[in-house]
Amino acid sequence: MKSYDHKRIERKWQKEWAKEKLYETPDTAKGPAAAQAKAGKKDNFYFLTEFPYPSGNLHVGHWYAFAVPDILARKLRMEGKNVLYPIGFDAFGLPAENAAIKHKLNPRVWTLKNIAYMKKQIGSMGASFDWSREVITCAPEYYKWTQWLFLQFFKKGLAYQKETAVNWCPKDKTVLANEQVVNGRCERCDSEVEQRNMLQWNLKITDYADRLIDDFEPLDWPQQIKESQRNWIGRSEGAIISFQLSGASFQEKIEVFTTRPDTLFGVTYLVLAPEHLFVQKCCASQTCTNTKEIEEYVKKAAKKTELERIAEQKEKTGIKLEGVEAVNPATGEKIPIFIADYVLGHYGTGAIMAVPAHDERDNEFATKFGLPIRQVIAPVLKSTIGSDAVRENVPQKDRDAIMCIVKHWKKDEYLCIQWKNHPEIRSFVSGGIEKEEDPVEAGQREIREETGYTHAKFVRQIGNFSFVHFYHQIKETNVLARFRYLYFELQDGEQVPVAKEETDMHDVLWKKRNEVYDFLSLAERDTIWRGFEGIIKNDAYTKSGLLVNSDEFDRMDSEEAKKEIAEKYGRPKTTYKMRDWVVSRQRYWGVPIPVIHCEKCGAVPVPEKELPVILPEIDDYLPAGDGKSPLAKAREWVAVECPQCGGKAERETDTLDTFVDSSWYFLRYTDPKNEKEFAAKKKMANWMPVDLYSGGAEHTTMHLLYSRFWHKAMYDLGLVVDSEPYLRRMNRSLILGPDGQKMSKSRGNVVDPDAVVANLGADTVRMYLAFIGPYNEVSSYPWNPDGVVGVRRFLERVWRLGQLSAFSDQLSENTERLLHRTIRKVGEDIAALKFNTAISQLMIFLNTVEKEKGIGAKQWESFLKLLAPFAPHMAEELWQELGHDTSIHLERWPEYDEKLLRDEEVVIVVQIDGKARTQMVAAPDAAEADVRKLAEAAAAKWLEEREVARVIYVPNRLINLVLAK
RNA sequence: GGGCCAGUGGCGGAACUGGCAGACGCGCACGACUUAAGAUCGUGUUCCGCAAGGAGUGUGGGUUCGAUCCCCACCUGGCCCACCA
Repeated sequence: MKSYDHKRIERKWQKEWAKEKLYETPDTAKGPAAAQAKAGKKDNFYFLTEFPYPSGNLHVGHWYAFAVPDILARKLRMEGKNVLYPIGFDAFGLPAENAAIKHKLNPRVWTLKNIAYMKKQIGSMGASFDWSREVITCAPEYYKWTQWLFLQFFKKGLAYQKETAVNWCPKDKTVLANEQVVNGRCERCDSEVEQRNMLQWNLKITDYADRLIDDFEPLDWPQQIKESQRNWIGRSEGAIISFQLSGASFQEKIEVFTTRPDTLFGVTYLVLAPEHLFVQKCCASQTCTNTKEIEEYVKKAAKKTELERIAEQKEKTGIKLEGVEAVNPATGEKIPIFIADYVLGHYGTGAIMAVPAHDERDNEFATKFGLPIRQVIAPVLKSTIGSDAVRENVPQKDRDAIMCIVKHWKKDEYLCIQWKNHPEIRSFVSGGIEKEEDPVEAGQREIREETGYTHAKFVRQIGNFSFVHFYHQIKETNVLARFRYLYFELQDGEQVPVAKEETDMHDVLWKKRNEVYDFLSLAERDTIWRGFEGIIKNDAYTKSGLLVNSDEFDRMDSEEAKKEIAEKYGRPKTTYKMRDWVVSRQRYWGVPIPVIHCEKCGAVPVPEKELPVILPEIDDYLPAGDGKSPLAKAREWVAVECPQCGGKAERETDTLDTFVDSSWYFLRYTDPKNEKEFAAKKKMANWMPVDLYSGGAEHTTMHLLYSRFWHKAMYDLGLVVDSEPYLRRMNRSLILGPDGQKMSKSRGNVVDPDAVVANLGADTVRMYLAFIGPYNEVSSYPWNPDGVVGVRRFLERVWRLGQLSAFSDQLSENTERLLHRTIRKVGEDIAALKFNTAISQLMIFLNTVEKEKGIGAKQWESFLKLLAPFAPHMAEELWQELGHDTSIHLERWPEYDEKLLRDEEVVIVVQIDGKARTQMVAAPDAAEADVRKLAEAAAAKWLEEREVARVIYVPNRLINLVLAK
């Protein structure tokens, strides 16, 4: 008996497959399977996985990313699809440059060496990649087209230069990518990172914000990614409102963006971002009397490092612009203007109207600077008490009302009211305000009428307005009462007699302070009593409600008021959190931006025939420290003639963000060798859009968003025919170290796949990773060294079974049924990306075969075909040992027989009152009456002659006998 | 602070999306083979109980004949974003 020598087998077949060009994917036209089949061709399926960065060494994550989806690719092929499963390298980027600086290496040499090594490693997976379509982004044949595409965008106005804030490391004298800034510090030298404004190339992704949100709907993407992208784009509907100035020597309006125009009457000041143009104007014209302090604040804010901003987040700072005021357009009031760095210059208009009563940040600022806080939105509290709950089809009345907390003249006790016919209504003295009546007088009147006490001294108002919506028992109407909460202290116990109709209606009780809360009906507890006790701070109320203190808009719903006030005092406006995509990198190892700067003509595109602009060789990759890319040091390369006027000009020295390279690589796979175009339309049509895109969750709001934008821009330019590049996306999980932590060198928990493969074989590693948990889920699984051994054991048992000299001819009926069930389950589970349960089914099958001590030759072949996508080398070897001279991977996926899926008899669970008590055997799809009879017999022990009141029968599964009470 | 997701044995996970909770694998225990260890094979393995039986899917409540699954409240953990007006 031959032992399972994975090394020999895997090496042998990897060589053989490469020689046979087994995985080269021919171009055939994409079309419905039926039409393709007629033409004798296979239907196309584009299965894309994110291409790797050539870091130089394969980790377990790469295996997880490439070897596991390979299972699906192989199965789709066996089902008759023509599957494009390509790979390449995302070869530009920082690590190459860092290695170059650190070890004095050439980044190209470093990168190409890594690629060569990684190709070998990837080869050891036995993945069915079509290497003839390999794409490497740092190859001039590729980046020529990256440059060409960039120029198309430039000509369309989609790429433009703009002063943009960048991260600057003062010690390394270089611009840092966001990923290089860790907690506000430089990743390399740990100095605090500064914000600097520099001229940067941007792409107008914001023009596509709406389409990026709206076109998502029909796509089969995880809801979660859609949600994240929507969130990232951050569309918010609001209004622009203009504020006139008062006291300025120049005519100017300040425009603010707000999502809450309904709170306009509550605006008590304005806040500008420190970098707002108006601030500069004010200072320049000496309009403000405190110019010096303002300039100081602006300077300080600009110099603030990311670190300080994070640290200071809680404490608001700001300064008033003295000598100038704005006018609230709704109230006509003059209001002060502040600058503060809690307002961002780049969002909205860089200025806000502050509504401290209804915005937490404004509230905090106003509290600190002693600014007025005016309530304009009041919550509506619905009474939930039975007799008091709002009723339908009842007229409604609006009222103004007061509720009074009344303290005893000597003791710490409070006047409470309990209704006689509805004892669940337990409250304070309350009542309506008569026309023209003063609220305090109304309170004193109600106290006198309800309790007889005459000397109640008004102390203060508690909290804010709130509306209470309830059903009025006596008037038989719903009442929407606007409540004010007043606090009185009795001066003495003097009382007048109380009218009989009052004493008939409710009891008057004195309650000790600590009894009040428990006594009160629900609404009162929170609105007044907790406010009175100071438990609730006067926080901003940020939800919707009805307007108060807002003139003609009083009592209007805040949602409706948003529209009406925006219309009357401003104009609607939509803003986005997302900003344009800064693609400039002051880096060597990237695609040179193909632009020439001419003094006369400005930024001029490099003529098409001169593409690619080849990245020049230089000696020293350290940046010069002037904020320019190291490319600036290649003087001869920089100096060129202007393509337009022939005058003196200079090349752009920034390179492109690597996310640009990866925004279109999947198009190149369809036509990787084309020298005339980035890809021929006909070739793209064979494959695009991508049927399934597999990758990591970390790209949700980066690569996936960028490439969707890029594709849409190409679509608008007529370069591609689909407006979305990927039909379906799956995010894979994450593999952790054996300790359950993220694998990292510093933790020392890194699993080296090469070592495991050498020891246990590629088939084992592939299969273990597939078995570890569901693939298509945002989850993470620790690599368990014992678990891998378990899969190896399984494969060895398969191997041993394969070494049987003869397969039995006598088919076991049981095995045959199980085989067909296995065919179905494995097929369905692979399609659903549940490789783990597919493998468990293969194991169940093997367990049974071993117990039955035998398997038919045909059954064995079917089993090998099912195993082939998971363990391609072993399946191929065992297949060949059966005497086949063509690859198992060219075989058709087995089909199952519906008839054999049905059992001859089924086990039915018998429940009594929903509890499983016993089980019984019945014919499939047996009639309820028959099953019931059997069940009653089987469960006689539990029935104890009690009546069966109800029967719930789930065919082939369960019968539940519900007994009479 | 905001958004999204998850919580099931000692561990990874399974359960046709309302129908026997714990498939499959790991680990563990016992047994066989072995001078021994390992490998392999067999049996068992949610908890309490000798058993009959009972409890049990983060906690508390609800809907239902029946809830890991649906609804409400809470607790815990993870990921992303974060002064976005």
